[in-house]
Amino acid sequence: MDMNVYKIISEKMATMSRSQLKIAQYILKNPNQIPFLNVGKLAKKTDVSDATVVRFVTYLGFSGYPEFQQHLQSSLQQQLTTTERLKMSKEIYGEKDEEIADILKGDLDNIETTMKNLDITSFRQAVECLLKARKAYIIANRSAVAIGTFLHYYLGMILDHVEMLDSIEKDADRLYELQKDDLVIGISYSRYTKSTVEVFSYAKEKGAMTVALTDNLLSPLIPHADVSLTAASQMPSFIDSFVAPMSVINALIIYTAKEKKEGFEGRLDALEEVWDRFDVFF
Amino acid sequence: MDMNVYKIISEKMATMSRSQLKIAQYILKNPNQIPFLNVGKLAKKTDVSDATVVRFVTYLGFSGYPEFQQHLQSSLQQQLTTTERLKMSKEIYGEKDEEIADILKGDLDNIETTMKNLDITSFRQAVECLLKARKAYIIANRSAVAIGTFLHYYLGMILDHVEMLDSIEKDADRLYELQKDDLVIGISYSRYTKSTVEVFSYAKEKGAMTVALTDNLLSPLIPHADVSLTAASQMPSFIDSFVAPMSVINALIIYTAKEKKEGFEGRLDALEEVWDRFDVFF
DNA sequence: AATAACATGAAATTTTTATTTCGTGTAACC
DNA sequence: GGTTACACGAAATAAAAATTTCATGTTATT
Repeated sequence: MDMNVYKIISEKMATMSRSQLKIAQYILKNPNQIPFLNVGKLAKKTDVSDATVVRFVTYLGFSGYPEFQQHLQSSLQQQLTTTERLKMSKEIYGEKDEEIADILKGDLDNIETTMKNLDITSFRQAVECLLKARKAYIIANRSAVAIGTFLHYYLGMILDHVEMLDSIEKDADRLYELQKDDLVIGISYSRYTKSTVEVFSYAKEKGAMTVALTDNLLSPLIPHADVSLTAASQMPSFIDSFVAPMSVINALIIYTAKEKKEGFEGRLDALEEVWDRFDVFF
Repeated sequence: MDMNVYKIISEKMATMSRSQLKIAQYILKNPNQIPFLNVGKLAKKTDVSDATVVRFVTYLGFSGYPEFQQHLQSSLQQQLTTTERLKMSKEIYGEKDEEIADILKGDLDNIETTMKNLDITSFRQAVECLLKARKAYIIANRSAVAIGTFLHYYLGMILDHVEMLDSIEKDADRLYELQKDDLVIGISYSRYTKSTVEVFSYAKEKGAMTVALTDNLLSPLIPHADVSLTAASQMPSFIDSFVAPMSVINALIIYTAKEKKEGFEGRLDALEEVWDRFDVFF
């Protein structure tokens, strides 16, 4: 039974009584609020009696309020999970090529999911930590090295003293220098690399600030993180997608640059000169 | 009272009992489902008793299940309005949060654009080249090193002889060995790095096959490319977004692995053994 | 192995929520 | 103006959901 409640309501509005109209209008104006309201609350909001609300939903064709609410809730969940799966897919790509499109679509979903779950407060805190840290270390291993490198590259333009640690052996001595006002950014994704987790937790022990970028709150980095950022990485294959984390990193870099303001333009100009001097660009 | 329920849960997970852990994990894995579940439903889903669920939420610090649910529901509503905002785009809402969201939104657009413009035939050719090449070299510089590294990491799992060149000085001698049945993958984005272009064109001169991954068909890589893949990278800032190229690389890796078929499973198994032997994962 | 401390589920109880009943008020129709 | 039909809310009732109790099982400790 795939009926759209809101559509039903608007169609039946023509034949509604005064109180029913009040309810109908309220529902259509606040669609995202209704799934969470019970009879009493909705009655109060629309200034009618409980009885009228119940009569209203049976009038719409539901067996009772719970069934009505169920419908609203599931359609809201639908809205939450299905990215409005783009019309393209089958039109543009043939059967066989769909796989390719599916991968890109999967990444669209990853970004959307990430957008929905991104905790703005944590994000802000992460930026703040970056700005006030004496030194910032980025820890990433294996495939995550790629996005770690990217973060390192651009943060290095904005701030002094950003370093990348991608192997304990090589970087053990630098770890030793960790101080309380240092920041450690750990990046690790499912099949979490052991050494990343260990270094990260060591950093926390030593009293450094820790920011985790990982796939979800069950990640082993989380318990050691002062600030946690999650970005989805699901792929229907053997690899993890770093698309969404990469996007979050974009945001981190840009936001940090903006907050830094003074000084950053100067740095860019200086860089520009160097690039020019060494004829870097085509 | 701006507490993040999910964060609270993940923080308290360390000290939870077996059943409580079951509940916590279920919640963290299905965050968008919980706001709609009542005690009984959640109990059933997590296969514990109602009583345990109630104890769980009071343990988290709520006065009871309704309060807990209330919190989840309102934070879900928050999410809804946040994404709503994004869809509306330029509304003058929370000026600063908007910026963060705009960046992710920009990346969504990048992927969409890329999907629309991706040439499937070229994509196939690229995979074919990879499979039949004697050796494959990946050339990337500066920020593009990040995605080059990623490509290198996974291609190395699938194929022998994939190498990464990220500085002429270091890798000049290897270039000298280039043969006709070698493949060179060049990755370069606007403000194209000169050396990438030069090495790429040199490779072409030497008769190697060339695949370019770049932002558009005006890129200086294109004239030297046998196969060109384009992926959008626009950002409203000083950095290039590598999100869409990254997604194309995901597709490239997965597709290549699929085409390779025989042998690849074996390789994965072997890798698995090595990882196990060295206790790589958490 | 005995004990203590704790965690758990089934069932009882309490609280909240949904539904029905019933009397009153209002508007349409004769 | 009287009658009828309908809508409505307050209160009663029914149903469902949340919470507590209690007996039992489990785990850690001595």
